[in-house]
Amino acid sequence: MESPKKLQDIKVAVDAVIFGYFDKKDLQILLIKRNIEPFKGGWALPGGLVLDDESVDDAVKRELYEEAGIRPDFLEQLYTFGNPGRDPRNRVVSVAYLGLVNPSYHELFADSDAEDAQWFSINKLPSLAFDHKIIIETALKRLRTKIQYQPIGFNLLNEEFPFSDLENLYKTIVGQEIDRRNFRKKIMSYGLLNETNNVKKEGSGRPGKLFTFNKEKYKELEEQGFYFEIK
Amino acid sequence: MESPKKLQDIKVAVDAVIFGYFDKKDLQILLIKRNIEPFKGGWALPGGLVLDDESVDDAVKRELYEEAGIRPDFLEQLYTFGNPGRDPRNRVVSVAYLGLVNPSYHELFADSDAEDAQWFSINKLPSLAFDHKIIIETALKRLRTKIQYQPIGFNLLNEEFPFSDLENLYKTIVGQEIDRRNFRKKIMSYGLLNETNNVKKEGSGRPGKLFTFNKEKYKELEEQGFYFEIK
DNA sequence: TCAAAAGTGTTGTGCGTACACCCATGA
DNA sequence: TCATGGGTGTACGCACAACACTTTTGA
Repeated sequence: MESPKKLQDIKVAVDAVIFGYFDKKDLQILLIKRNIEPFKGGWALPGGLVLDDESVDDAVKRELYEEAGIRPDFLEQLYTFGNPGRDPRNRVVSVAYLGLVNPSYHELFADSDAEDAQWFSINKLPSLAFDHKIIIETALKRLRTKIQYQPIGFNLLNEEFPFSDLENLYKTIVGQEIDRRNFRKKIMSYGLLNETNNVKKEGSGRPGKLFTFNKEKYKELEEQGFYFEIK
Repeated sequence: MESPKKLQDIKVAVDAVIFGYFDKKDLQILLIKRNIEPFKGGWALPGGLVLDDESVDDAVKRELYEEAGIRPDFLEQLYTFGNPGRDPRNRVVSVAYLGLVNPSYHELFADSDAEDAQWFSINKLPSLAFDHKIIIETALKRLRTKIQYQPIGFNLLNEEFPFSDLENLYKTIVGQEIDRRNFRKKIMSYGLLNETNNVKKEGSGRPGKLFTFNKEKYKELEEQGFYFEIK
């Protein structure tokens, strides 16, 4: 390992695919508008070069906060993209992350490197800088798989939420109908939800009870090697 | 992404955790003995710096071939380790890979960067350079999880193998007893094995039929979204 | 004929799936 | 009273788990 035969000229960057979910809408992805070259004026994933004295994990968190004012509720490494030619200027190896936030708790803003930060529906993405399209596809695939056996989806919901929000979220992410009764039975059987005494007020129809996610219970189940299959 | 505020001084490396399985033995990992500083004389994972004009995937393959004469049957990206302080000299971000080989088809040799290349039982590992212990633990965890739902284990076996080899392999990797009858029924029900007319000659006891792995069938099942649960 | 490993079936049960109607609320 | 969304039970079938004896071979 690391025999410096000749000088290496590769930069290390991070990129983040941040998913957000707005009630009753498509799944959204956070993009920033670049105001520097290359791809100036184009949309791209938030990210940037890793600093010499920070860990890769810290780099993503810093960039997300700097570029969009966001601190994700869930963030994990996705994959490292390192082909030559990804970036038209230098060779850049980028460590991509997958993150989830509840957009209603995060107001977007843009800093100096980015003119603008915005949510885009995954079904209406603009054309993207670098190989960011491929990164997003990878992230979506991972999210769809992962949400079926780990209840990470709760990170996308409000602190208190009606059961139907969870239902819609799953429908949105996996992109297919689910059986409401069976889904509810399954989730409930794990004891992952705490019932509150509150009910949803907005909207028409019968108000739904609000629930909170039981993190302690989840950790307990997770340690026992817990498999959470949907549908 | 990639705003060069100041000059970054980070190197990009690859490291590989290569598992090998010898009939009736523990699971093994390939290590090389370093003959350059730092950790000269110590054991480490095969790997090295990525060249400017090669992809990260190509870099691992090259290093594995150079350092140990091995071309793995299965190789996938594992995780990227990038904390400052991993390497005592420079900041190095390392993209780790997980690979499988059948050791009986690969003769090890050592090149100039490495005095020696050897298989070590995962239960008797020497002390290791850098953070390679953590990388190995990550790889083991992934292998144990992955082998339960993707039939990657076949890469560790001979072209033709008796059913008992597969049984032992699974027992070795997941580290627990499995029900022979149920395991066989399950594997057979997927039609992943082709029966040959040969039988195992060596050893005592009743000779076992030899099988080959049906790759075409596997690909077919994989496309249908196939889940392969053991035990 | 003994030791060693290969090969093989049945039964119970728990879990996932399919499926449709009533309830509470606001307009 | 109507429209809207929330809340709930049952029956069936299948797939998994538990379990032990017979067969083949070489020594």
